Amino acid sequence: MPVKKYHHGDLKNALIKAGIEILSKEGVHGLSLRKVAQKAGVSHTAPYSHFADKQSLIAAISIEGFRTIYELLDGVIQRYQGKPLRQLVEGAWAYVQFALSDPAHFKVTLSSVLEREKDYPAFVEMSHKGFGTVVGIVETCQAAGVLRPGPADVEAISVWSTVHGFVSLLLEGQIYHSILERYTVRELLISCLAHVTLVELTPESYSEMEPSGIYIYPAISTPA
Amino acid sequence: MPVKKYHHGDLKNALIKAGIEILSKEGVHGLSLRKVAQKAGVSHTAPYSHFADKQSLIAAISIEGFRTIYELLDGVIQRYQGKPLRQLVEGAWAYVQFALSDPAHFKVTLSSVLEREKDYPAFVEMSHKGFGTVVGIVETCQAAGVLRPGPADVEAISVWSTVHGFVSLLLEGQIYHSILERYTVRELLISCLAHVTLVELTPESYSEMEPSGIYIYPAISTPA
DNA sequence: TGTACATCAGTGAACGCGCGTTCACTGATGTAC
DNA sequence: TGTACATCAGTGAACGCGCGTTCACTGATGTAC
Repeated sequence: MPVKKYHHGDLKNALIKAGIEILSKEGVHGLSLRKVAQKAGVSHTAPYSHFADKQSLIAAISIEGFRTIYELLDGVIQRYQGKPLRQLVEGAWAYVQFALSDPAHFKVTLSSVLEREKDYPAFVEMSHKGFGTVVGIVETCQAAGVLRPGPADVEAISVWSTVHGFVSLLLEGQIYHSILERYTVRELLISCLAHVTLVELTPESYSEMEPSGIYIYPAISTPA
Repeated sequence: MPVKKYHHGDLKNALIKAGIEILSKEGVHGLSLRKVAQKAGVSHTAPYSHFADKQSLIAAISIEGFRTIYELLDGVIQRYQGKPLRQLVEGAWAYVQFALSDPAHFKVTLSSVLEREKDYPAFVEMSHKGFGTVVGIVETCQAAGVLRPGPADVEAISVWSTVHGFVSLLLEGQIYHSILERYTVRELLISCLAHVTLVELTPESYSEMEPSGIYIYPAISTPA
């Protein structure tokens, strides 16, 4: 067992990690600097050596959220080189899985709990990086005739809106139980995506493709 | 000027109204029972004569949010009888306007600030009523060949996801400034909807149709 | 019409709580000589 | 190699705050007779 040392060594990252864990266990409401410090095994004022205030910690947590999204999407692009439609579908699926596996972290990242985003350039940079991968997938799909032509950033907004809206409604419990009994989350997602694409994409035909199972997040149960 | 009376007369509704006003001025974070009571001109324990606890007040506020959405959509349906595409576009536009004109009320209504929704049957009923109007518009559009055939509730999820996701991203400030400089919010919404419909629907062609200006909410400025 | 009384909406003091943040401090670390 | 010192990560007491909720109460209202 490691000796308890006065200097932690990597407290900053430990605090971010503790914050993400608290989010996943207690939700957005349960996140406080004091709990984060306690979880990291440190006095409740120690975070002030690494973060100016609570907002700064939230910014760091949000950056990690966008980094996760970026890495998931980038992984999908790498894995499905030359398969534009697959990139689109699996990218969307990865986004949905992140949101469902860690709803509070997802919400903090995307729901402007962070108040003055402009004050955190690293946050802006990472969020742009994430959106950049979406635009990249969209451009690949447009070149392949999978998505309609037009400004790629506008098209990306449409695609992202659909996926983001779907998973948001799911998280907020707004999708009928009677619908969730009849279809899987993946089928419903693909049904949404089917509107966006120019090529045929039905839940039935698509679900016959190889299952991917590549994601770093565990399977989740849909909200009751 | 009315005499200050011991019995308020309609305190319950006054509290709901006060809560909505506080949301619009101070956001979700600023909503507390004590502030609501103060705004209604009543002692801070008076709300307990009408609501069991804070969650009950939030439930009532959320019900009002869904009622607003329902009434907006129902108004659109009445106003555009026999014009399915118009119902779809203006219904979506009304939803977007509600969200942008009163973001905090919109968020409370749709973002599960309410914790055990099942405990509030009136909430469930009103949210179902709202979704019912979406399904109604979708069925009308399907019958007219404006939306693809299939289970109307599933199709409604797709449409709602697109509109909800778009306005959510807009509210969270996730849509690039550079995009908002080039297009109006309405044009971007229509660009999203264009994916959903089977008929041609471009921002250019659509903006030539008569402007509606029928909504109860004032024009909003898009977030910076 | 007048009176007694039940009802219950609204009051005000009090409770305990967790929070973000400050401040003067202490103790470990690394570097200059 | 040994010592003095600067640096700064982490401590612990203390602050003021607003919050949700309780409790015994008070005062207006309406109804039964």
